[in-house]
Order: sequence, then structure tokens, then C-alpha cells
Amino acid sequence: MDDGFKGLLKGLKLKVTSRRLAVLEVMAREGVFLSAEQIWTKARGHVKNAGLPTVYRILEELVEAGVVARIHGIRQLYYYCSNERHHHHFVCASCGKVEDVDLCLIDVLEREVSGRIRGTLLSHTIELSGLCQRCTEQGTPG
Amino acid sequence: MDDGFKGLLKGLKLKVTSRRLAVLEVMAREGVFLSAEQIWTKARGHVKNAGLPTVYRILEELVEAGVVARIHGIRQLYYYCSNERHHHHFVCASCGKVEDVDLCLIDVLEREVSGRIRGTLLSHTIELSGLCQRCTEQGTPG
DNA sequence: ATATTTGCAAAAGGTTTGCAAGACG
DNA sequence: CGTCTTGCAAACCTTTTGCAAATAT
Repeated sequence: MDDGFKGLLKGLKLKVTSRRLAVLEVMAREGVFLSAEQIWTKARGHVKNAGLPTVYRILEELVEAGVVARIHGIRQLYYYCSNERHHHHFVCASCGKVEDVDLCLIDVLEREVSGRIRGTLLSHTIELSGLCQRCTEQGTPG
Repeated sequence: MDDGFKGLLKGLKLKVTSRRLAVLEVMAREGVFLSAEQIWTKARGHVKNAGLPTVYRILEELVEAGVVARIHGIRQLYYYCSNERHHHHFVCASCGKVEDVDLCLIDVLEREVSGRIRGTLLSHTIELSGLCQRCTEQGTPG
């Protein structure tokens, strides 16, 4: 895991530093969308003097590299995703768990939407929210 | 139009003020997602001394009332939408024009996603981006 | 008349930047 | 060693808030 992240960083031509490893480890371990500040706080367990601006800079690099997904809400949230295939994310509204949905509606959308709009569909983002299996079974409120 | 907005505001139990009318008129006229500051600037043609905080307050009211759609990007953008039916928005990546897509994939999603996630789908947001008919025909770059 | 709305100024909060010191390769 | 990274502090920018003055009904 740790070694995998070293390789990942090298592949991205980024130097292997304790800060970058800590950020990646936190995101991979949590498996939910986290704010920069949350990642910063949790990373302090790994690395002593880490600055919040550094976390922002690292996250920006990883987003540009395509290995971290970012969603813009009231604040920005980040999620480490190793799945390289195009897919969507299902976010549990109760526990925040993120699950990949390997179902792409682009074909359906392309056909239907293009016909209605009479334009060109360049991209689509689908945000799915609900309750994951565990929360559904536990009857956790949304 | 103006009278319609007065009725709209009365229906929402909001007092009919020049600021609220100006905000609504700007949004309706533009037909694209606008930032609070953009709406503020454009509204200055209608009303002299309008404060930016007031625009924010009015937009918040209208979002809560459900007559204005808000999307969170790097900054928040607002769009006046009188379509009460559930639908999605197609935003032209070139000119910003917003078009309603009266196609709901919730049934397809519900069936497919629930089966894969084994959870409960509570909400879905689909962001479609591309080129509208005019921009497609003009060969405008995305 | 009275509760709501607004302007102004200032605060708040998340994110970004500049630069010198430090770390990787 | 040279270049890439990082910490610190401060700037930035959008959005929110407090309160007195103005306005709608």
C-alpha cells in the first residue's frame, strides 16, 4: 500500500514525501469524501508539522493527475479513487461511504438528450445520494 | 412579466420590493446560471442603491422557495426556473444557455443502482454539459 | 402602525499565494 | 548540489451577519 503510493507518486513525477504519502493514506483508509481540513487533521497522526496549505497543494496535484475526485459543495471535498474506468460515485447520505457505480448512462443520455436539445453532449456528472446497504438495513435516518 | 413576478412574490408571502423584482427580472432575462455578483451588477441598471448582501438574501429566499436553482461550483450560481416538474438542466459549455431536460432517469437509476449498491437511492443530481444547438451549428469550441 | 426589508460595514470561513528554509533524488 | 516541497503568515474572495434606517402592507 505504502509502496504502491510511492510508485503512484513516481509515476506522476512527484517526489515521494511524507506529506504526500500521509494525504494518500488518509484518503485511502477513510474511503469517503473528505474536506482538506479533515485530511489535514487526520494526517497529523502520521506527520507532525504539516501545514494546511500543503494539503491543499497536494490535493490539487492529485486532482489534476486524475487520481482524486473533487466535488464542490459548500466546501470542496476530496476522494481517492483508484478506479481508472469511467464511473459514478454513490455517496451514502448517512455514513458518507463512497461506492463506485460501474454503470455509465452516457449512451442513453447521448441518444435521448442530444435528440431533445439538438446539441452536443460533452460531459455529464451524476450525483447519487442515498443510504448504503448497511445503513438501509439498520434503518438509519437519511 | 413584472406583474407575474409580483404575484409570484405574493404567493411566497414575500413583500414586493424593487430589489426582489430586479433580481427576478435579471435572472429571467439572462436565462443562464449567474453568480450573485453578476446578478447584482446587472440589477444596478434597474435599481440604484442595491447592496450585494441583499442580493444574497433574496437569492437564498428564492432557492428555499424552490423557484431558483443553485449549483455549487467554485462559487455558487443561480438560475431562475419556472418549470415545476422534476427535470434536469443542460448547460451549454460555450454560451451558458440553460435548457430543461424533461427526462428523468430516476426509474432506470433506481432499478440499476439499488441492485448494485444494495442500498437506497434518495436523490440524484445529473449535470449535463455540452454545446447547445446554436453553438453546435456554429462550430464554437467547447 | 408594525413587521419586514435593506444598506453599510465588518466578520467569517475556506482557499490561495509569497518567500525563505528544508528535503528529495 | 540543484530543484522540488513545505511552513508560516498573510492575502484573497465569496458569503454571512448585526444593526439602524427605510419601506411595504
